[in-house]
Amino acid sequence: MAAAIAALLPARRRRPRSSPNADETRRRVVEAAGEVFAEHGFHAPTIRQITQRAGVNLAAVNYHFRDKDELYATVLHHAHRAAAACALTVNAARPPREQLRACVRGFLQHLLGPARPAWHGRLMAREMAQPTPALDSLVEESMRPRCETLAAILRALTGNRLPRAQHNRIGLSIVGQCLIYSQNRALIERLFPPAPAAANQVDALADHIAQFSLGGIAALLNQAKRRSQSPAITRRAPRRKLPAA
Amino acid sequence: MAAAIAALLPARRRRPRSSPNADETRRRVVEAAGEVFAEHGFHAPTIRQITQRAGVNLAAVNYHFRDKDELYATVLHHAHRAAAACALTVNAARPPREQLRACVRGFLQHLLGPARPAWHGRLMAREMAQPTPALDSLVEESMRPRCETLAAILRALTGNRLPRAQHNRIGLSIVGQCLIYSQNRALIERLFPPAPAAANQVDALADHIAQFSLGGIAALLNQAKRRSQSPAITRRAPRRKLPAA
DNA sequence: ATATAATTAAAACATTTGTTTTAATTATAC
DNA sequence: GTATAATTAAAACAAATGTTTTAATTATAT
Repeated sequence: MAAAIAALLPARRRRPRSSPNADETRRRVVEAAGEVFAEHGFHAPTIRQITQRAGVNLAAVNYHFRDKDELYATVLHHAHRAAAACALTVNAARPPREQLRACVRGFLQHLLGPARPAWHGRLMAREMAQPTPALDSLVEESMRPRCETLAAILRALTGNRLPRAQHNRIGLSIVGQCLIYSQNRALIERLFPPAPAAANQVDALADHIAQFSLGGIAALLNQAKRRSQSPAITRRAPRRKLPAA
Repeated sequence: MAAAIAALLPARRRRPRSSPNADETRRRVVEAAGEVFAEHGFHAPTIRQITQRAGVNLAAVNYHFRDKDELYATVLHHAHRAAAACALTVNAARPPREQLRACVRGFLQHLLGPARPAWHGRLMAREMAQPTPALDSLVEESMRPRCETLAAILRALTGNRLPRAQHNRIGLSIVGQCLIYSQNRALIERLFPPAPAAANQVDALADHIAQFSLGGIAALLNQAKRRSQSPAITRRAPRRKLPAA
């Protein structure tokens, strides 16, 4: 009878018990879908494109996954796990400047590869730029923890002497410097034809961003110190006004 | 006879001569399409959604524009012109630090509004993140000139003492800090619930980014100077290697 | 005022897309 | 080896979407 009921719900997987061969087609579908979702977003790619690229039958998506939405959710979940594995590369025993460099490098590595499934980072970057309902879980499971890591490094670097809002802005300044290379790849390739984000240049990029950001943080600390020394002026000190003529 | 030929090509605009009423529907379609393209990209929005939002008939898109593609191109062209008008806010007579701040503020204003048609900047940001064939004209007409402005400011700030590749990276660091607020709005709203990019905070954001970037540039200049003083070491000086145990 | 063109409105079309169904094949258990 | 379930393959479907067509309406020129 259970079989009869299952026959009435044909769009669902019949049994969690899966043959090794079935696992292989699932894997191929996820891989193909990941690549194309990362490249063109959720709407543009069609199921026919995906299944053709995976070399499986059209119905495989609706058989192994409920529908296109669940396939996308599954693909994004795979990217989650890869990201989590990547976040552990920061060694809290090193000096904060080194930690920042390692954190940036890990992020860039994840975004620009060549991590083995190269689409993981790009897919997450795209999801942030063009959110679907799946964004919430992405933020909570992957982005927030990584954000906490960065925030801790920043607190160590500033001695916690800056207000929270400023810490947040600094974090976004650092992340923004990384994301632009992933999210605006097409733009950069057109502006600077020999793409400066080639895979083997990830380390050079990380060095640049870390150095640039350390300088930025130092400037903000200096500014805060100057302000606290002349507390009457909350904005920047006005330059001497030259009398007209 | 010309009329007969026109009747055979019904998908084209019959005549460039347009009544004032027709101009109004064109305007409403462009406005509605701009908002929804900026929000959801090119593929997701349907012509029915757009025409309904504009309060015009479904066929208006294919009558006044050839098809969805040309409508998108037209919308993007409107955004171009608004961007060009916005790029003139930098006064070359001011000191470079001021120019940088003005440049950043103009860019942010364009991205985060509230410029009157608020979708202009967002649409361009989206086009860069998810390029269509229309990206090329966007880059050449809008981005490259703006980029040149920024590059000139940077050369003034560094005294042209850094290699070209490093100048490019600095420019991308600055632009990346701005773009993240537009391209990852959804992410930021989830991470920092009271959005720090509220419209009236554009000035504060521009101050932060300018200050941060000036500090970053100073750090890179320092680094270059240190390296040129000890030219044998091209990478950063290796720390003393501790012998094992 | 009337004729002609331009524009709008409504319905119809053709295609694409996600999904289901039905049949064929393969693996698994007894 | 046979029966049963799981998986794959192929075809069929239904809904949605971009586009056309045809008719109605409005503006413009003579």
